[in-house]
Amino acid sequence: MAKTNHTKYAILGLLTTSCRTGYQMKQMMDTSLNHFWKISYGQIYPTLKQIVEEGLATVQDTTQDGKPDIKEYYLTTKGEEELRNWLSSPLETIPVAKNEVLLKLFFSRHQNKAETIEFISHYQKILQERLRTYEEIEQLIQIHSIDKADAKYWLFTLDYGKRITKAEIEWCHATIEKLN
Amino acid sequence: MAKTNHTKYAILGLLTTSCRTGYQMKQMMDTSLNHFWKISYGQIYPTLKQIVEEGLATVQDTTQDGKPDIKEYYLTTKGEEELRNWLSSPLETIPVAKNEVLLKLFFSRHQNKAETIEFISHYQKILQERLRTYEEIEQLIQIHSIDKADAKYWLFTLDYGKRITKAEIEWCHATIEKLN
DNA sequence: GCCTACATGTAACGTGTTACATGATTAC
DNA sequence: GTAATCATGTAACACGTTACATGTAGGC
Repeated sequence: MAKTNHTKYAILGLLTTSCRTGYQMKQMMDTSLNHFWKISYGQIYPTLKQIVEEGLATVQDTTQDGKPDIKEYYLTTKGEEELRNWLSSPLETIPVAKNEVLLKLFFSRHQNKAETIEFISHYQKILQERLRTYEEIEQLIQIHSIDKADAKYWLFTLDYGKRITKAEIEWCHATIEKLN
Repeated sequence: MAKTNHTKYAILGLLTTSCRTGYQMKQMMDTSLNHFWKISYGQIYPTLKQIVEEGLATVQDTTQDGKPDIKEYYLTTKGEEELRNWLSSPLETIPVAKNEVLLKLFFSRHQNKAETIEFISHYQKILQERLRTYEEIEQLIQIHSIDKADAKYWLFTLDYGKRITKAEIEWCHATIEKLN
């Protein structure tokens, strides 16, 4: 089956940005990629080690003044190749995203209507907050990086987040209506 | 952190339907719940065992003629309670759905435009097929179970799938436009 | 002295998939 | 006889999170 290890490619990708250390990668994840990818230190450091072992990157110990020592990672030519290879490979199976909201709703006939409505209503509020967050990030990108062509792809992913979240909010609204 | 084991509740939920055996549950998953939940035998059987141990269900060996023996599971009162309890509990952390499409796109400036467009275009085709599948299922439900109130909640989840898929298709279209 | 941010790392655990093993029965 | 469907189950592995351990440096 040879499933590709996406985490490895996420890190390879981050090495093409200004991210040099595991710590920086975690920060980048938690901001820019947060709405579609997540990663913990428990994965980052072992994966970085593995990437070096495979010759896809090199490490360099660097002392900073005023800050602890860091390990800086740099993509090798082989690493760049590996990344491009992954980028141009077609999507494998579209993984089924597990959706807890729908799982609960599916069995909600065992609950009274008011509770179900409350449940969806609560979810709707979460979605509205999320939408605001996306819009804030979008504005920040547009203000700070007018010149950066890199931001273009970032905006694509944000646009996705916004569109899907809006569709979800509308679904919440329609479903509540149907329940009443 | 006491994270709830969703798989256990999925099975508890299935036991409120006509599903009595692990085999039936797998089939049900692969049809009705397929677009938002998935489960393998490697999870189903051990979880059923655990559910019985916890006193949430009982087992019964049944011989069928013309077919192999089966183990039929029935929810206990405690099991029903546990399910209702879960249904009325609020959503914990909204888990970040890992999105391979967005991950690739995020790093796509290292690829030529034509390839990126091809990639999104391919994804769009998958989505269109998916949408057709949803619509077919929807029609089947409406034809076969006009009387069944149970179908109502199933249709809610399908409506979700349709709306989100449509929004995704539109995003593909818009993104391809922007890339050109 | 203590808190925060920076920085790296591992061990234990939980979850989930895949591949394999086993066997009944029916239809061809 | 052999393929397909029905039916149950486990062991090995892959993946990911959490909690913990360790240490530097700056600001209060």
